[in-house]
Amino acid sequence: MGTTQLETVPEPKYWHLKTVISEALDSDFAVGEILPNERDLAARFGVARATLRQALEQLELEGRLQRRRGVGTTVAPPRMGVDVSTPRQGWPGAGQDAWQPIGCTTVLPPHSVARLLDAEDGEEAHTVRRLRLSQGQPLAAELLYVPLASVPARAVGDTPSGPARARSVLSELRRLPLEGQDRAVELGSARADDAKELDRLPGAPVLVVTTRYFSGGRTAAVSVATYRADTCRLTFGDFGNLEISHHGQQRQAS
Amino acid sequence: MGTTQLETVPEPKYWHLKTVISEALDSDFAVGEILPNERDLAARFGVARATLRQALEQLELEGRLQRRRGVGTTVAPPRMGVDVSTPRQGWPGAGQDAWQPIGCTTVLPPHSVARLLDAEDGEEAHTVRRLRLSQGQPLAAELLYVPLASVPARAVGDTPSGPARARSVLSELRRLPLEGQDRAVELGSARADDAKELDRLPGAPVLVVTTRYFSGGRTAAVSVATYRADTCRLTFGDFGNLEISHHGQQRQAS
DNA sequence: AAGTGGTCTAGACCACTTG
DNA sequence: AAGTGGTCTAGACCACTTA
Repeated sequence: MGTTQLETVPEPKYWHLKTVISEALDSDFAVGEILPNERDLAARFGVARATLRQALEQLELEGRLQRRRGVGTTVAPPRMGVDVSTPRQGWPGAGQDAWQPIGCTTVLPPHSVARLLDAEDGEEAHTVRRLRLSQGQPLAAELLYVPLASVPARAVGDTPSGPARARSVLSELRRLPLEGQDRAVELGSARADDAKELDRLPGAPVLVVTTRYFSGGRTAAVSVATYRADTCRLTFGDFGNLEISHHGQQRQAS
Repeated sequence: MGTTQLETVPEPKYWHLKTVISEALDSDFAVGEILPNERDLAARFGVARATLRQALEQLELEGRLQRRRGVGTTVAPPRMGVDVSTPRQGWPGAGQDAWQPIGCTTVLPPHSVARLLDAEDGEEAHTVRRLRLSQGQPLAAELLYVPLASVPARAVGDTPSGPARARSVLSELRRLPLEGQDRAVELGSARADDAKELDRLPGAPVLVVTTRYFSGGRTAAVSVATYRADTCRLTFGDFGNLEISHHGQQRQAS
């Protein structure tokens, strides 16, 4: 009895390390500054490099650090607020939506996407590849699946599989009446091709935004957009009848 | 010359492992089934346990696996779709919003929150703790900050810091005219207290949903909700003028 | 060529759950 | 007490960037 529960809770070393480094980042480092290398840091804290890395990994996950192989570890700028709301319901590519078409092929969509499309099994779909940039940095990579039932192959002609064909599919899609859409956000890890576009290593944590576009009582298109989780904060500038003036500075990365 | 770039791309072992295991999960395992333990698996694949763990970690990040210390590794059910849209703009706690009040204290909000609240530095705020459950499982933990400027201390009286006080603050908050809100989603790692509520280890990946509530041209409240990233897919059942009938089965976890 | 972070190993011990 | 995943170590080598 009376064995009070003090002194227990042997906090893991990497967790404590994370706290220490995090506080050091706040007080002693400026954005963009480079940290000592991992071997030095590990020695300085008297831990194995693997343990030190565990702490750095979490800090990178939280967007506090940026690590680049062959270069070093730097203090990351605050995450960018990226607007993913859909002000006036619009098809992808309508108005100026910050996405840059890269290419377009016609393939059998993966199972997970086919489930979302109201498509017969084995129906092919236009697959538009787009990239979202901000200040030259890639924020997100998107695959937009448009079943042939929504935009017949003949409508886009035989334009080769480049940006031109992508734009052609998008503009055909816009001819349909858009009846609604819904959206989901979840955590994922970057596939090899997305990682390449996003300038990250495969497996990097990403926020996957899946959007379904409805037209004619069907799912006319599905977009799977992969945002860099380290640099992006997805914002939904929802409603709000009046423009609010807040001095809360939503800092954008420079 | 002629050194064609075949045979290159030495895919990391853990990445290949992940693919192999992922395919095995699809074909040979049912949801809830337990996998062999890590030492056996590592031996079976002829890799060190650390390498095997790297693959399992990614699969857990993607919501494919669930690992529990002392128990084992099981095949996770598909992620739950959790609605985080705000159909008719409403204050937290209005109608039935699936959140269960736990307690309420009055503290100085952390810096990151104070920046969002249009509050003088050093102004205290009611801090309401709420939990969101689904089928008995915790999905999310929330901290709702309500500055004293929005709900004066005298309005809630001296109810002790339990659920009753939480409900009192919420109902006072609902008396204010809600003029708008905005919302952001980003990746984070669970703080110790959130981890406990969510039945996860500290540092577990979470989706952090930050909501600002505007009233009287000010930010009247800020909510920071921490969703389990492994089990949750956040859905925004945005607009959509008609109810769509899709046979795409949005499987819910049982 | 030198220096960085990324991968990998083969151990050890710890914290936790269950019988 | 036995078995699980979680933490930690002290090395080694690899892939990449920069000079």
